[in-house]
Amino acid sequence: MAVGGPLHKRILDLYEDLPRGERRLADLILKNGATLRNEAATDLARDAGVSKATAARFFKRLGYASFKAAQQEVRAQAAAPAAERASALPGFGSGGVSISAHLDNEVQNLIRTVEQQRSDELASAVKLLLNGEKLWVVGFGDNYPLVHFARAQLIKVRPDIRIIPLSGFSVPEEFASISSADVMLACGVGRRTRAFRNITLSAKRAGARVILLTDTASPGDAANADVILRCRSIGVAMFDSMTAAVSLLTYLCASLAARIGDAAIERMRLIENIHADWGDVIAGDL
Amino acid sequence: MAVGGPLHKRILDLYEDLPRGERRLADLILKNGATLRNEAATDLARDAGVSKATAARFFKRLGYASFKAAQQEVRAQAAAPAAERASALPGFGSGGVSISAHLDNEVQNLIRTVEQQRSDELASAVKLLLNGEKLWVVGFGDNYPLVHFARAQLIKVRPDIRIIPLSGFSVPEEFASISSADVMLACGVGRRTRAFRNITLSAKRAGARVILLTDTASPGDAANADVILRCRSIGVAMFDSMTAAVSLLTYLCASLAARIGDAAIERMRLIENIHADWGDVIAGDL
DNA sequence: GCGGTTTGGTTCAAAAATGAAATTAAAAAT
DNA sequence: ATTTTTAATTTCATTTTTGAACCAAACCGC
Repeated sequence: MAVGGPLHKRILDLYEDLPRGERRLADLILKNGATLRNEAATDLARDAGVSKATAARFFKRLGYASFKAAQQEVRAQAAAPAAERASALPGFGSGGVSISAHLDNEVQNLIRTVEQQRSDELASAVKLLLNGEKLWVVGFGDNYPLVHFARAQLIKVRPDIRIIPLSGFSVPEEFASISSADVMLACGVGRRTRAFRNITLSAKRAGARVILLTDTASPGDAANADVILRCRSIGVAMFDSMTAAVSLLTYLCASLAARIGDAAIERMRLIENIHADWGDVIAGDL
Repeated sequence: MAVGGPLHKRILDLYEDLPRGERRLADLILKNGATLRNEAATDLARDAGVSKATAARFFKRLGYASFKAAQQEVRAQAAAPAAERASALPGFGSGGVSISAHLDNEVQNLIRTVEQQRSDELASAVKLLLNGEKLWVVGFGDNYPLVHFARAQLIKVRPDIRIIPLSGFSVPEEFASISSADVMLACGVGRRTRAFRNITLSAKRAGARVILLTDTASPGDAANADVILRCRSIGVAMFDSMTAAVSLLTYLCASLAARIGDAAIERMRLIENIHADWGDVIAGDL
C-alpha cells in the first residue's frame, strides 16, 4: 500500500520514536490498512498484543483526538477515489521528493522486510521451489515486473519456469497445464486484481502449492497460500516501492540456488556456454 | 560487508521486543555492520542518540557478557573471513546465505548508489524524460525486468512509452520509429550484450538523447550517453542485485511525476477510472 | 611504576510506558 | 424513553526504560 494518507504519513514520521507497544500497533496498521478500517479498537489492541489503553494513547500521539477520529479519517479516505489521494501526497507541487528521504524510506523498507521475515517460512518457500515439478510465476499489473525478475533468476538455476500472464495469451488456456506437483509463486504486492485472486484459487483447486509474496496479507490469504512472504512496500512519493520485494526475491532465488547446489552451477555454466556460442556478450567495455 | 554472524541473528530475533533506545542501536548496527567493528561503545551510543548505559544494556540483552564481548565476536568474524567466508559465501553445500548478510549488502548497495549520484545528473535525466516526445525503455537479458519496471511506472504519468525488445518482435523494425525528439532510457546493469550496444548507437545516430542506467560506466559510455546513472549491483551470493537499480528508477519516476505535476495526477485519475470501469480491482481485502 | 586520560561498565533516581480496572460515551434492545 | 450492552477512554499503580553521575580498568606518556 502506498502512503495511504495523513495517517500513514503520521505513523511513518513518528515511527522511529514510538515505544515498543505502540510500534506493534503501527506495524499492524502499516501491514494491513484494512485492519484499522474494519476492526474495533479493542480487537486492534488484542491483535497487536497490547492493552486498550496503549491503543488509545497511540492515536493520541499521532495527533488524533481519539481512535474513532483516526478510524473515521481512514474510512473517509477509502471511500474517496484513489487519484484524489495522490494529489494530497507529498512530492507534488512542492516540486519533488528529496532523495535522502527516499533513501531513508527504502532502507527502512528493506530492514523491516527482513526483520519481519520468519525464517521457517523462507525455508519452506525455498523447499517448495526446490521440489515443485513446474514453477508458475504469476502477477498482474504493477506486479508483472516482479514476475519477470523472479523468472529471470529462477530460470538460471532450474528448468520449467512458466510465467502468467504470458504476453497476451489467454490465461486459462496457459494455466490449464498446472498440476498438483507444481508450485506457484504469486506476486501480489499492493493492489490485487480479480484475476489474481482467481488464479490463486485455481492453483489451490488444482492441488498446487502457493507461495504468496505480498505487502499486506489479509486473513483470507492464509487460507489460499501455503507460505506467505511479506514485504514492506511503502513509497515516499506516489508509487509503491517494489525495492524490498525485489530484494527478497533475490534472496529467495539465491537460497534456492544454494539448495540445488552443483546442478545449479552446472546449469549456469551451460547457460554461459550458450551465450558464448551466440557471441552475445561484449567482453570488455563498450 | 560483515557476514551476518550470530550477532545479527540475535538482533533480528529480538528486534520486535526491543525498547525504543535499544532499537535505535539495533537499527544502526543493522544498517552498517562496520560501525560495531570500528567504533567505541561511547561513539556508538552517541550515534544512536542514546546513553552509554543503554548501549551496555543492549548487548547484555542480546546475550553477550558485555559490549566488548560482542565487538570481539564481530571482529573475529571479520578477521576470519577470507577462507571460511569464501567457502560459505556462495552458500553452497553449507546450506545457504545468511539473510542478514544479504540485508547488510543490500543496504550498502542502496546507500552507495544514492551517495554517488550527482544531483545534476538526476535532474537532467528527469528533464529529458519530461521533454522527450516518445520514451524508449530498452534493456536485454537480466535487464529486461528493469525495463518492465520502469515502463510500468512511467506509463502512469505520461504517454508514449515504448519497450525494446518487444515480445519477440524484430528490434530494428520497432526501433525505426525513433526520432531526434525522443529519449531513450537504456538499462545496462551488469553484462551488456551486443544488441544493447547496437541500439544505443542507433539511438545516438538518430539524434535521440540517451539516459544510461548502469553499474560500471566505461569510458566509452560517456560518449554515447547524455546522462549516466550509476548504481551498485553487488550481490552477496550468485546473482547481481538489481535492488538499487529498482530503487533509483522508482525515485526517478517519482521525480518525473512531481515535475509533470497536475497532468500526471489527472492521468492517474483517468487510469483509476478505467480500472474501476473494468471492475478490475478488489476493493477491500480478499 | 605513576598521574592523567580514555573507555567500558554500574548504580540509582527520574521519566516513560504499560495494563488492569474504573469511567464515560455510544449504541442496541427493550 | 429507559435500560442494557458494548466499546472507547481515562486513571492510577506498577513495571520498564533511561540517562546522569559514578566507579573501574585498560592505555598512555613519562
